[in-house]
Amino acid sequence: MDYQFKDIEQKWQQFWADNQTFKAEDKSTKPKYYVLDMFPYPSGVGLHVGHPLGYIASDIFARYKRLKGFNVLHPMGYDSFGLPAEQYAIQTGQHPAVTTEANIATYRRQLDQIGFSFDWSREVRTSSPGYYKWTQWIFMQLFNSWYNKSADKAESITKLVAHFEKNGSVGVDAVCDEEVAAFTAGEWKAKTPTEQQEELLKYRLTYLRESTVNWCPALGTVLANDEVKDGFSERGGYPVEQKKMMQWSMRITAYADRLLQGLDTIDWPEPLKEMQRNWIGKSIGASVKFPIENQELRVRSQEFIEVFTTRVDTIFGVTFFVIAPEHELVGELTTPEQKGEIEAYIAQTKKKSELDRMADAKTVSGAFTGSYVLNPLTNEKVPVYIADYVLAGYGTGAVMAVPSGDQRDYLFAKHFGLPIVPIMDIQNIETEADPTKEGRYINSDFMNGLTYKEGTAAVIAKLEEIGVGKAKINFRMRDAIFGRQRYWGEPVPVYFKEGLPHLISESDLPLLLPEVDKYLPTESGEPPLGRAEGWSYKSQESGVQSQEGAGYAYELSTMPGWAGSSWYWYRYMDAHNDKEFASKQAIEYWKDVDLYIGGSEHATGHLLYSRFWNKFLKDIGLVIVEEPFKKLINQGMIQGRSSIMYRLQKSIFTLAGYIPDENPIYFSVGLINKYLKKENKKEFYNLLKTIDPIFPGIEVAEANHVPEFGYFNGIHVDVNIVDNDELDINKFRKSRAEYENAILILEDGSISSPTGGGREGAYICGVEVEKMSKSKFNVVNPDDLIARYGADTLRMYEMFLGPLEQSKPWNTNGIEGVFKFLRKFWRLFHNDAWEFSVSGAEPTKAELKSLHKIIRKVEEDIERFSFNTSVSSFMIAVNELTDLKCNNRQVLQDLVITLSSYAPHICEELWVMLGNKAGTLSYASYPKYNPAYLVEDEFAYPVSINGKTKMNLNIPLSLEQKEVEEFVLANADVQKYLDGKPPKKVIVVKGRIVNMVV
RNA sequence: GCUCGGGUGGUGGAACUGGUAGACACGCAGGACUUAAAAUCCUGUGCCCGUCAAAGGCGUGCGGGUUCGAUUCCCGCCCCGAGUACCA
Repeated sequence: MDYQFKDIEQKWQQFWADNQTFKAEDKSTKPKYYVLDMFPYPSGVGLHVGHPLGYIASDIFARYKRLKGFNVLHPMGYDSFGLPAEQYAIQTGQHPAVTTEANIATYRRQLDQIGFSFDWSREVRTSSPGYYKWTQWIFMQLFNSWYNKSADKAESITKLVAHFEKNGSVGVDAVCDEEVAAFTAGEWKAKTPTEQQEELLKYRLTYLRESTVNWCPALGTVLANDEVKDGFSERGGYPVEQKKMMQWSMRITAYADRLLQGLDTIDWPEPLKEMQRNWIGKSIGASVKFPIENQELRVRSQEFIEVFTTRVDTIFGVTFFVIAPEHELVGELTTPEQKGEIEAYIAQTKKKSELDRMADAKTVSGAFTGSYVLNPLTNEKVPVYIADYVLAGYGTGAVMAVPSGDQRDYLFAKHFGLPIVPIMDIQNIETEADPTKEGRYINSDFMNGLTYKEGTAAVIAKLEEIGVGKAKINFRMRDAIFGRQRYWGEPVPVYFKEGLPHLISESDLPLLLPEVDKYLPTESGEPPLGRAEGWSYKSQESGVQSQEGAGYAYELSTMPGWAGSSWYWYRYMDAHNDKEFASKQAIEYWKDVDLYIGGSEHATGHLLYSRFWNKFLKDIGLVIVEEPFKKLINQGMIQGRSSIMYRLQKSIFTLAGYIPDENPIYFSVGLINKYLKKENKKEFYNLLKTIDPIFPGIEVAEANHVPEFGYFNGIHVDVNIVDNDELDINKFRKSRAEYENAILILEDGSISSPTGGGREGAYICGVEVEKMSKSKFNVVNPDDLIARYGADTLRMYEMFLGPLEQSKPWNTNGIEGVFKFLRKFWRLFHNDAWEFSVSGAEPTKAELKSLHKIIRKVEEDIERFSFNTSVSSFMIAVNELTDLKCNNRQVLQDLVITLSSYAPHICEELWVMLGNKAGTLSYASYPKYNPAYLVEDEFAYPVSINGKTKMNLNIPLSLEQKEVEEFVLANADVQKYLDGKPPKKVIVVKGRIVNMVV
């Protein structure tokens, strides 16, 4: 029988499901290997052809590792809480759980069709109570922990309380809020429980605090920094504003340094690591206190303004001081004379949006407050300005300005006529600032003559000595906002008593998402959970008293999208455990993810939060590893490849007073380029005239106009009716009413008219690469391709497209080649009458050579994630074996195993036809490569003269360098090139090349 | 601006540590089979100059360098993509 991919693929997908072929063992003598794909969000539109790219690669890898004798964990599940389902719910009133369920069903059907070897028995969904119970539980662990800097790890809050009871706040080195109080043990004990809780909240790793947040009014929720791009929400693109709100946050900043250092220990793509480094944004520098000059002000507010600087060595070059317009001291520092100016400036900056402010980066603006601070080392008066180039959110919101070394300060100084003092002997500051660290200091008092290294050390020592500064490390990363004012997320397991948050009892987990009448905020502006009736905390547990029987109010925010995905890889290890988030044994066996494949868009979101939670879980002894994802690969983005048709503008006919709305005219792409040239102008108008008879009324103005681009409108046409850029004209006419009577000017200049008259050529579409989306008619659906060519072809073609990491436009041209390959492969096992036929003879030398070449190649390729080159090599192997007329059972059986991770269905079928037991292929042994079969006794040496190859000579490989040289020189053709003269030099690389210099 | 990728035929791409550039596939051209088309099979296919051919020249973004030999290493520049951006 010919290759019947449909029957074969259905049959084996069913078999794998029925027999749970890919169920991973929790106990095994085999070494473990954990292959994970990034958690998909099941969106309503289903998969397009770009989505499975990474899944196919990881599946090939997983299948390969099974053949190599590993116990492979390769799970899949759904990150099923999220905004889109909720937006849809708001529009339609359908419960997000219902639409999510339907979307998951679509996803599952599409995934199953591709033949992945997932262990579906471990499927998880973040929105199922059995899962989010543990997300809530981890939240509780975070709430009950604080970060002890001396131990450099998270510890239980009870340990902190014990310390307070014994020693007060002395000796506590914690990552905590800025305004923590200092107290003695006695003072601590004297506090009321509420006061104590209030204080402890400042230490907890997840905490409630009034903070400035990204508020997105259109979505009705706050967003984390990584969910905001250029002042707009990443999902939906709605404007985002800054707002002060009481919010749950995660103290990720406690882990900033460990998150940074950990990057050096993991095998991730460099750009991804770089993105995380930038996001964390560690700066090493110093903080310096500048005393406020006005004595009176010092009494009323504080005595100093503190700055953070990475160039404390330039402190003698400070000629002015700038604070952010939002800085808390602006009001106090502004003198009556300057009040008008300052207020005008603040009003002006407030009007500017975040975006304007960024776009405006080059224009210098600011205003003088009228006040001064004192340089702590010179006691010189330094004027204080406000300017929006200083950000309130970074450092202390104040900078010491050194115009000689910093370009922004330089421009500011020029603009306001402030002095610019050089502090390095080799500094050149004529036209711009010079931030050099070379040379020796000048104008710098005790630092004069020192180098950068010496100077920095000296100035920090001096500042510390007089108590106005110290070395300091600053991070750009902020604590992550953890609450969302939305419905479709995990409820926060917290209730409020006397205005303070308390955890619900662990035995009351999961705290179920309540039903609401609408998925919108309440009339009073509370999140949607505020609509849930009778939703309050009344615990049977002894510790929690209910309040006059009514119960305590729950937290109404839900958790953000990244909560559920920050630990999910552990759940796969033990997906059905209802006692723990995963058992100790499971975690000890599976440890970490060996290979993680996914997109780079998660660089500063999921991948950072996951590392953070993992480190925390390790600190409290629940997991073993410091880093959860040992090796990570980014698959490239698959872009859309749009097909464009070129419609002739109506205007060319309006010139002649006629508008042919009924019969739009489209030009093939080659003609556009042709007719844009002046010399083809006549031909263009003549061509239009030949269309003329169809519309008796038309008169084409043979104007003086040379055709230009504006004459043609580019129109997107559905790529599914275009094959190799050629339009399927019949399908095109049927696709839409407006196309039915279109006139197509074909590539060769002939015309396809609606009446079907006189066509010869083809209509060729133009091409544009852009995002794959419905509106561009360039979405290619894997279902269609599978129906036409089968999953094995799709899998191999997606890999054949190019290196996994590279982004590229999807192009279905060429999929035929892969399909033909599989058919050719199938034919190796069959005779001319398509009957299964293999021979039991001893394999020939040539057959073994082909086989062992591919065995080695595929092994090497998979280990370095070069899947595209394997596909080519398979083609070469099958071509060779076809030429050898090979139908040798032994050879073909090994080939089946080798190919089975790429094209599993066809291989399973052939495996059984070869007489093996169904279902055993997945756990067969990858054939062992034997180099002996590849040994050659001759090699066709390329013989080159001055590096240019002239000919090839077959020379036995047994010959040594000297002998090869003699062999070559003895050759008559070689002598012809040498013109009888001896070469200056002969280079012989054994088994590679012969090169002669003349 | 900074950081990280990447520039190879008509197209996707290959070339392991410096050693025959363009494997494999698509497309295209020609041929076979067919009444015809599709499918299939065979042959050719980097560019230029040659009547076919032989022979030659040029070729991995551009300009240099190292080397017997460079897509690969070094220096300078150009272009494309991604990320990031007043971060003190």
